[in-house]
Amino acid sequence: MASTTGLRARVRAELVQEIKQEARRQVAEAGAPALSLRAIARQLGMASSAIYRYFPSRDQLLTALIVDAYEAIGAITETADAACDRQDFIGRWRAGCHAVRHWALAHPHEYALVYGSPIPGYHAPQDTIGPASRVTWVLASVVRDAASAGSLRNPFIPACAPMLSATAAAEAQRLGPAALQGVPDDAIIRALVAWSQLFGSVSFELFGHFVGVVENIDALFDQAVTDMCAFIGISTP
Amino acid sequence: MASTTGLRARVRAELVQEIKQEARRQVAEAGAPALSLRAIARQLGMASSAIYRYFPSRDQLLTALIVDAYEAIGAITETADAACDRQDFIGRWRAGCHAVRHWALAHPHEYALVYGSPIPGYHAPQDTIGPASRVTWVLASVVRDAASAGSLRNPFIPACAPMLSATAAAEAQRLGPAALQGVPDDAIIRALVAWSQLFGSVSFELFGHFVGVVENIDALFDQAVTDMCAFIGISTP
DNA sequence: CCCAAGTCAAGAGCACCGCTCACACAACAG
DNA sequence: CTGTTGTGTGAGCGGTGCTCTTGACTTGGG
Repeated sequence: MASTTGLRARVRAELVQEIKQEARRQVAEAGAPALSLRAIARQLGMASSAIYRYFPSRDQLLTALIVDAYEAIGAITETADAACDRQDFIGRWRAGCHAVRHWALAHPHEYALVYGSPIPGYHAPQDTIGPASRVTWVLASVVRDAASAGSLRNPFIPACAPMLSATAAAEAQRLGPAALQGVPDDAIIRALVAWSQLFGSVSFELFGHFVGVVENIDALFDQAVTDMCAFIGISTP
Repeated sequence: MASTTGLRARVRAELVQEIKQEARRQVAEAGAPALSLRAIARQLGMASSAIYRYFPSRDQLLTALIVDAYEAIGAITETADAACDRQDFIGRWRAGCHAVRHWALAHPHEYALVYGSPIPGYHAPQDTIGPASRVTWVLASVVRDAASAGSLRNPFIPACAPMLSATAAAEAQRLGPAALQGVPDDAIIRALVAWSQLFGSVSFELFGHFVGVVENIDALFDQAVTDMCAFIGISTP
């Protein structure tokens, strides 16, 4: 009897997947602004109005794609981290960063969808924040594990102001239980800086801001990752 | 007689300005995707087709706005730097970074136009790279001045690989005559890292990636600027 | 078994978009 | 004054997201 209700539901789920797949293809080919519900319907051999049975609006379709992209880059980063020796904190940090960049280079338009400018007016639906935090979580856990293993050596950079330190502690608390437990406040700050540096350089590369400035982006990125690793204070026993 | 030829030309220049102003208003209000030539024409009380006498396409109008935005943020950063004591390298770096962020927060959509995802398919007209480099130039000159004044202390971070060092030298050469003369190769690399970190954090803030993660963005940004200043090795005599 | 209820695709249509083109008119050059 | 050139107009083409009505179909209870 589950199959009776499931017949309709399954065909529906399949069609939702087909629509998303075609939409992803269009976005990958010409970017998010070029995504057209009518073109999807044309490709799938159905009336344009039929799409609205599955996605109430173009924005909702885009939101679904955004969630998928977050999941994809999150999964890639997680597996890259999982492939490393748990105690090799530098290796884990580097693997995570390179995974992010590799995925971004392979899926530039989907990256832009997620880390580029927000598309319509403003939208930050709640259902995107979960998937969005997967990459952040991987990097945070590297820092946390390094701290708890005593491999977060004292930084060379002067410690941050007490006021900022307090807010850092509050933020670490908010991130969840034991997310950054045992990590010094100033290391949290530096990890946040490294986090934004990572996506800043990837965005610069993808969006063309390195053109005419940096030639060997591969080497620069690798050096940046290494430097930021030292900047945070991550070491490997 | 300048006025005879100027009658047509002047009215044309004025109209170009009016169109750009209205376009900027629309972009500031609802973002680049919402910019509509027909709406501009409606607002200016003219036929939509008349716009094409002044801008051959919507993309060309957007390009003009992009150039203006680059000039604006470049000018702001330059004046912020110029207001500092020439020998206060830390102060100059901090002033430049804060100027960038302040302009971005005041003009979020224009910032997205310039540092967000490229809008249509791909376009990077040559006439944008000049204005685009003004901010970069300010920050680079701070590093250069610090180096030539002996205020670029030896960094705590291990030097970069020789291969990367060579490309850094080549890149410094390409940037122009004496742009980064006397700056050690690894300091150039670190300045590039700090550069991408700056825009990475501003983009994260504007595009909502700090939501639910960082509460006190003001304090974090200030600390990040200070940290990256030390990361490069800039000191003040 | 049959018929009401629910689901779905289709098509027409609305308002908007970027862009083109033929045409009328005004400003200029000679 | 004459011809050329620049400029505004309106119609029109093909496209978009989205809505609504209509008719066909599936589903499930009486």
